[in-house]
Order: sequence, then structure tokens, then C-alpha cells
Amino acid sequence: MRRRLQQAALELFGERGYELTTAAEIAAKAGVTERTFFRHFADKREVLFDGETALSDILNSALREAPAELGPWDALFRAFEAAERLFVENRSFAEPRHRLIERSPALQERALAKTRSLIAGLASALRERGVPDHAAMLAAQMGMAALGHAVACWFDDGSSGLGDHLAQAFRKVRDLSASSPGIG
Amino acid sequence: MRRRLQQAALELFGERGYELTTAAEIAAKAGVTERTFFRHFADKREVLFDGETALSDILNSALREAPAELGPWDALFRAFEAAERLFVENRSFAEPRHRLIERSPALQERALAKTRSLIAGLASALRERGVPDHAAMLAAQMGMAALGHAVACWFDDGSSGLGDHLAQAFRKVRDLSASSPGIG
DNA sequence: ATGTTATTGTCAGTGACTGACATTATCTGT
DNA sequence: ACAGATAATGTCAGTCACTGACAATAACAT
Repeated sequence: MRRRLQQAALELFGERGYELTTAAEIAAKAGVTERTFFRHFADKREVLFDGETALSDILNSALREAPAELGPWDALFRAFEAAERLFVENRSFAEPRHRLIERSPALQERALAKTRSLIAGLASALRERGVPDHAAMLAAQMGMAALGHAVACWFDDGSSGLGDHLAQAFRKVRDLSASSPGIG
Repeated sequence: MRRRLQQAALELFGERGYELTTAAEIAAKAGVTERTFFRHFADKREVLFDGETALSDILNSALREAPAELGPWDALFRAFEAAERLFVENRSFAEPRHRLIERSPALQERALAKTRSLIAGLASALRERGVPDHAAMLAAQMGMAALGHAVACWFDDGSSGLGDHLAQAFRKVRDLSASSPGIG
């Protein structure tokens, strides 16, 4: 049922756009009532954000299983490497979805919130590895920024694999932050 | 009028919380109609997010005026230094507002969106300095993460100034990303 | 005083979302 | 196959965010 609703929503959003599609229409297309729609999804946006637990699970377990002697930055890199498969497999599904989100501020807000909760999960896993509170959040945000950068470059330039772009992104973060402001 | 509405909203949100306060109540407390409220603010959340242009302006002009030979990381540091005053002066107003936002997912989403548009502005200013497209976004995100970290530490430990925390945050980013994943 | 313009009030309407309760599957043990 | 429990769905009424259209009023220039 959830799948049917998600499918109907994707198609309608694709045709009329997110704001011009009512929840009742989605429900009707799926053959149910509007009320049923809101029993499956907390709100209209949520119908597009449902596969995110998989990524979170992979990242968290990868962080837990990473060698204890690894620092947060290397641990994050390993975690993202472990999630590479997920991105590659979902690419064809993720791209149209991304275009939808781009066109609607409301959806962008929700996407940001989802990313934020992913970051919070990463930070929490880093804290369990002994990283201090705020530093864990900082590292998680840096890592997520690097991941996003890698994915963006990967979308632009498919000739290299996501893994290559990821390693490059991590290097870029190091190089960008290499100078010492406040000293010079 | 905007001020009156914002003031009324702040008080009501403080008493009953954001979700339990209706736009009509805010308007009534300010002595106007609900319709007038929505003429001044695009939506109910926006009443709490209105002073953000000041920060954006300072950062952008600081980035434009920074010496051209400075790399993105140092330029960002200078920009944040230029905005320090703004944070110090608004601290007493920002703290209760922050507590309100923390308590409401809807407000958190909006706050994230505002931060995002700030980051986008930074990235755009960096591009004008010659930083390539995606790298500009990456650097802007890193900088914003550092700034957020500095502010968080500053809230926790007021004994040092925000400037000190900022320099420390930028150092932390460098140190965290210093290792070379994929090599070891 | 008169015309202009910006701000507000009024009203009717749409659409997201919720609570309460009835109805209908779906499943379980016998 | 049957009765009873459990879960998913339908129905309905209602609240609230938000919008468009138009009237009323205030502020201001001429």
C-alpha cells in the first residue's frame, strides 16, 4: 500500500508538480481515501522520504565496526565507502526524485531535515567512538559535506566511480582547510 | 507593525509553544487581523526569521572586500570575523529564540533552510573569487560547520570570546581532516 | 478639498491534517 | 467452517494555515 501511494505520488508530482497535487488526488490514484494516505505518511512531503533508514543503518553499523584506532575522519571515510553500493544501485531512482525536490522549497526543507538527522546519527556514532560532543557534530557535518560534494561531482562526471570522487572530496576538504587563518 | 507581530508571536510561542499558537491569536494580540499577519509574513514560521539578511550582507561584503590573493578558507575566516559583532550583540535575543526553535521540528526545518541559503550565498561569493562551482559549495559548508561549532562552544564556555572559538574551530577542521583516508 | 496610494478589514474558499467512530478485511484458534 | 480478536480502511466533521477578490480606510501629495 505504501508503495502504491508512493508510486502514485511520484507520477502526479512529475506531471503537475508537488504544490499543485493534492493528497486526495494521490490517494484516489492509489485507490484509497485521503485519510488512509495520512495514516501511512505523517504529511504530504513524507511520501518522498522513506528509504532513508537504509543509508542511516549502513553508515552507523560501518562506524561501529570500524577499527577503534581509526580517527573520526578515516572512520567516516570507511562508512561512506560501505554505503557506496547503495548510491550506485539507487541512482536511477534518485535522479528524478532529486529534480522534484529541487523544484519545491517545501521539499527542499524536508530534504535538509533528513540530511540533518543523518548527520546527527553520524555524530552520535562518533561519540561512541570517543569523539567529544561538539567535535563529533563538526566531523559529521564535514563528512556529510564531503559526501554531498562527491555525489554532485559523480552526477556531473560519471567517467570515474563514486569511490574515486569520494576519496577526492576528502582530499579536497583537507587541502581547503590546510591554511592557517589567524596566523597569516 | 512587523515588530508588533513578531513581539506578540515571541510571547505566545513562549507560553503555549509554536504549534499550539494560531496565527489568528498572534494577530489578535497585535491588534490586527489574521489576514494582515499573512501580508507581513509569508507563513507562520517566517515571523521568527527576519533579521537574517544582516548576517548575509556582512558576510558577502566581507568576502568581496577580502584580498584577492586569499584562498577560500582564509577569506571565509575573515568574513566570519567581520560578523562577530553581530553575534555578540544579538546573543541575548538569539538564545530564547534558539530554545523555541529547538522545540519545534517545523521551526528547525525552516532554520535549516535559512542556513542553507546563507551557505549558498557564501558559495556564490566564493565563486566570484574564482573558486570552482562545487568546491565553492564544499568550502562554504565547511566554513558554516566551523562557525556553528564555534558558536556552540561559545554558548557553552563564555570565558573565551567568540573570536577565539572561531580560530579554534577552523584549526579543528584542519586537524580533523589532516589524515589521508584511502592511503592508509 | 480631491485624487492617489498603501495598508487593513471582510469574506469566502481550498487544502493539509486530526479525532472519533463505524466498517471491513485479515488473521487465529478450535 | 466458524467465532472472536486485530489491524487496516472508510466516513464525517472539524481546525488551522494560507489565498484571492474586493471594500473600507488611512496617509499623503497636489
